[in-house]
Amino acid sequence: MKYDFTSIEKKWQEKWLKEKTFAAVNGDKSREKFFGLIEFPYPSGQGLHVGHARPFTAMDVICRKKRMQGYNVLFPIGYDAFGLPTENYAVQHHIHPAKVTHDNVANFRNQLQMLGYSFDWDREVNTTDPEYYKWTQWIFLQMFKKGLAYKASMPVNWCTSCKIVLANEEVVDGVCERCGGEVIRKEKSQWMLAITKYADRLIDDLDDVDFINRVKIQQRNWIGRSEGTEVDFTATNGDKLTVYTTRCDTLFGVTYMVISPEHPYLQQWKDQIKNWDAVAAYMDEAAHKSDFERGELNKEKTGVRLEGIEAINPASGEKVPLFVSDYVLMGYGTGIVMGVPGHDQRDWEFATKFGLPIIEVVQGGDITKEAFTLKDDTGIMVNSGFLNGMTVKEAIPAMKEWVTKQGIGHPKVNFKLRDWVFSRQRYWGEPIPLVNCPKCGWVPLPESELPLLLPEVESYEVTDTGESPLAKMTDWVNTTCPCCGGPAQRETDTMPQWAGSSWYFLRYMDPHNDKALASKEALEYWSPVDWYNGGMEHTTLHLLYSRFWHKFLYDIGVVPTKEPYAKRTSHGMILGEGGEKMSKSRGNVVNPNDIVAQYGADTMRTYIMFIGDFEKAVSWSSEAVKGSKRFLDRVWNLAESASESYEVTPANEAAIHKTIKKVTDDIDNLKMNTAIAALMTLVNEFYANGCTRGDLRYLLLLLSPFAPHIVEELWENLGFAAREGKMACQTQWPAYDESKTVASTVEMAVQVNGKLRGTIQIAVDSEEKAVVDAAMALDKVQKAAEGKQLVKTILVKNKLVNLIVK
RNA sequence: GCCGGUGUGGCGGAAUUGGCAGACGCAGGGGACUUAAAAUCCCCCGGUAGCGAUACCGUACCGGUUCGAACCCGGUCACCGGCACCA
Repeated sequence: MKYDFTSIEKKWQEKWLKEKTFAAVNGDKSREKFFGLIEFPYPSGQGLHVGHARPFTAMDVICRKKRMQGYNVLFPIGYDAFGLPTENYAVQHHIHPAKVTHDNVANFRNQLQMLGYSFDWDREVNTTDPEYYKWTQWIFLQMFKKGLAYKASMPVNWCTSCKIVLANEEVVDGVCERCGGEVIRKEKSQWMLAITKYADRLIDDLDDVDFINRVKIQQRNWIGRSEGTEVDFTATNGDKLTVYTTRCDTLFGVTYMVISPEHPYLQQWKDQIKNWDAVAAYMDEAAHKSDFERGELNKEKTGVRLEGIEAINPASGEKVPLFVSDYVLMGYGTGIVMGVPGHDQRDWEFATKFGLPIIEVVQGGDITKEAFTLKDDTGIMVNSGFLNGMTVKEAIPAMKEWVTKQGIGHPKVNFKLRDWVFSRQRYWGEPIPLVNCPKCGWVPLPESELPLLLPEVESYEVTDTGESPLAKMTDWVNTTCPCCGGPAQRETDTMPQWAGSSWYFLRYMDPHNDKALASKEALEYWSPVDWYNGGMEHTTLHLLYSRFWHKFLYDIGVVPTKEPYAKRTSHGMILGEGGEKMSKSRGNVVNPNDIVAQYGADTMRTYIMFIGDFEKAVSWSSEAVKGSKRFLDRVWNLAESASESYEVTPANEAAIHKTIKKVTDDIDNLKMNTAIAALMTLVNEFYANGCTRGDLRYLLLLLSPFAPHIVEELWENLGFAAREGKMACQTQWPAYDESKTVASTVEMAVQVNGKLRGTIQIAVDSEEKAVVDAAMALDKVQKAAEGKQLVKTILVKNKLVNLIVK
C-alpha cells in the first residue's frame, strides 16, 4: 500500500474532531493537569503563516506527549481579533470589520485543523465576541473602581498616519510600530492604567517563575528600577530645585545644573531670565523633536545657560550656573538634574563643551581625560567635606542619611516604566464602559449593562480631529448618567488590542461562563498556565501587560495565583529561503497550505521541528523539506516489511531504549530537532537490523507527537489499535530502562598528552589498569610515547583515557 | 553609545555542558536495480600533503587557564535583537 497522506490525514482529523479526542476535563482530580499555552494568533487576511506553525507544532508535541503521560491536558486556541489591519481593510473595502474577522477566523480554523493540532475546539475564544469582551470591560471597570484607571492630559505619541495615540512602548525606532508612519508629540486627554504601581512586584515576582533568562532580563530592564536619592537645591530666587540622583555621594562635585525644556519653572521664570529670547527659542526647538530624536542626537550636547538665576549647592553652599538642555527628560525623575562632570560621562561632555569647571570628588581616575564613574571600592572620596576618605560604597548611604537629617532630601526609587496609555481613537476595539456626566464626572456603567456593544457606524474612518468614529454616533454617545439620571455622554475611545490578550488564557479555563470571566473552581483547577511559549517580540509588551492584569485580578480575589505563567519559553523566527524576513514584498512567503498539499501535514510538522534550534532564527529550505518526507516514507516502508511478531528484537533493544530516553528528554527541553534526529537514527537501525511489529510499536509511540496522522494509521494497520485502542488515546508514554541503554562494551578515546591517538573497545566500567593496558597496546600510542615515561593517566569513565608521558 | 544574544563543513545544524568536533538531514559524488529516467537501496563526503597506512591544520580572530577548550577567562572583529543621554 502507498503512503497516501492526504486521505490518511483527512480521515484522522475528522475522527478526532467528531470524537472530541482532545477535550480537556474541568475538575478532574484523578489526573494531574497540564495547561499548555501558545500566543493566540491575530487572524489576518493572509492566513496562517509558517511562522505560526513553529510554536504551535512545538506546543502540540508537548501536549500530545503530556496526554500520553497521563495528564489532563488543556491545549486551547483562540483569536486576538481586534486591531488595525482588520479595521483598515474594512475602511478600504466598506465591509464591517466583524465580517472580515469572521471570514479570517474561519480560514485560520481550517488551516489549524489541517495541521492536526490537538486543540480542544470547544474552548475557542475570540476577543471580538461580545460574550468575551464583556469581561474585558468588566476587568477595566474593576481597575477604574480601584483608581488604577485615570484620565490624564499629557504629551502622547501621535501617529500621523494611523491617527492614533501610541503607547511609548509601541513606538519603534521613532516611527509607528504598526504602520511605520511619522510619530509626533501631541497633547491629548487619555485613559491611563497605573501599571507603575505594580512595578516593584512585576520585578520581584520574576524570582518565583521559570522564564528563560533573557526574558527575565528584558522584563527587568524594561521596568528599570533604580535606587537613588532626591535632593533639594535652592535657586537664587528661592524656588526649590529637586533632583533625582543615583550618585548622591558626588554632591560636592556639582558644578552646574540642567532643567528640562518642558519644565513649568521656565514659564514661571520668564521675567527673571535675562536671555529669555534665547531660552524660549531653545524650548521651541526641543518641542519639535520627539523623545526618540532627542535620544538619538546623542553626541553633540546642546543647551542654553539661564542668565539671572543660579542654583545653590546644599552641601557646599556654592552657587552654580543653571542650564536648559534637552538631554534632560521631563518624564523621568524630576526634570532637573545636577551636573557632576567629574563622575558622569554625559556631564563631562556637557561641561567640556560649555567650559564649566570639573571637580574631582572621587579619586582613582584621570578626570582631565574622561569622567571617573566606578561605583565600587576603587575610588576614595576627596574635596567632599565629611565624606572625605570614604569609599563610594560607604559615601552613598552616608550622604543619604545626611540629606534626610537636614530635611533636604530622602532615598527614592525610580522606574523607567511609565503608565499605560489605554485609549485608542479607533472603531475596532472594546468600547470603554464609562459615561461622562457634567454633574458626577466619570461614572462606570453598571455591570448589569455589560457588555457595552460596539454600535454600528456608517464609516470606520477616524474624524479629522482624531476622535474615534464612535464620536459621530450621537444617538449612542448621548445617554443618561447611571448615577444621577441626567444627560451625559459616553466615552468614545476604545481599548487597545493589548486589552483582550491580557487575560484570554483565563477564559479558556471556562469559556462559556456567563456569570464570571471563569468560575472559581475552573480558575483554581487550571491556574497557573504550566507552560507558555511565545515570540521574543512579545516579551516586553504583552507579557508585562498580562502579568500586570493578572496581579490586579489576584489582588481583588478573582484569580488564585500571583503570576499567570509558571514557565515561559521563546521561539526564533522562521526566515525566508535567503535568510531574510518573510514578507509579501520580498515574495518569499511560504504558505503552509502548499506544503501540506505537496507533502502532507505530518511532513510539515516534522520538518518545522527538525529545521533547527527552536530558540534561534532559521531560514526555510524547500529542498530540506524532502528529507522529512523521505523519513516518513521510510517509516511507512518499515511497517510494510516488518515481521509480524509483537516481540522486541534483542538486536534492537538497546537502540530502542536509548531513543526513548533521548526523545523523552528532548521534548521536555524543546530540543525537537535532536529528538527527530534520534528517531531517524532508530529508523536507520531498523533498516540495518530488520524489525518486528514489537520494535515498531516503540517507534510509533515516540513519533506520534510529531507525526500523529501517519502513526495513527500504521498503529491501526499493524493491529495495535485492535489490541490497545487508538493512538491518540494512549496514556502509555514508553519508559526506558537505563541499564538497557548501554551496551556491554564501549569505545573509548585514547589520548597521549591530550592528543587523540586512537580508540579501544573495552568492557563497560573497566578499571583504570585494564584501560591503560589496552591503550598502551595500541601501535600509535607506542609510537607517540616512544622513549618517554608514563607519568600520569587521566581516566574519564567509559569515555576517554589520557596518558601523560615525559 | 548602552544592554542582551549569536558566530562550527557547500547548507540547516549536533556535541550528554571541560573529554573522540561535524550526530541527523539537505545538497554533491560513486555504485546497485532499470531499455531509460524518477523513486528506492548501499557506499563516500572539513582542509592540506600522500597511491597509501598516515601526518599536520581546523569550531570568527588574538592571547590565557587546563592533562585536555567549540565550551571557562581576558581582549578584538562581525552579524542579529532590544533601548532609555535614565542622572
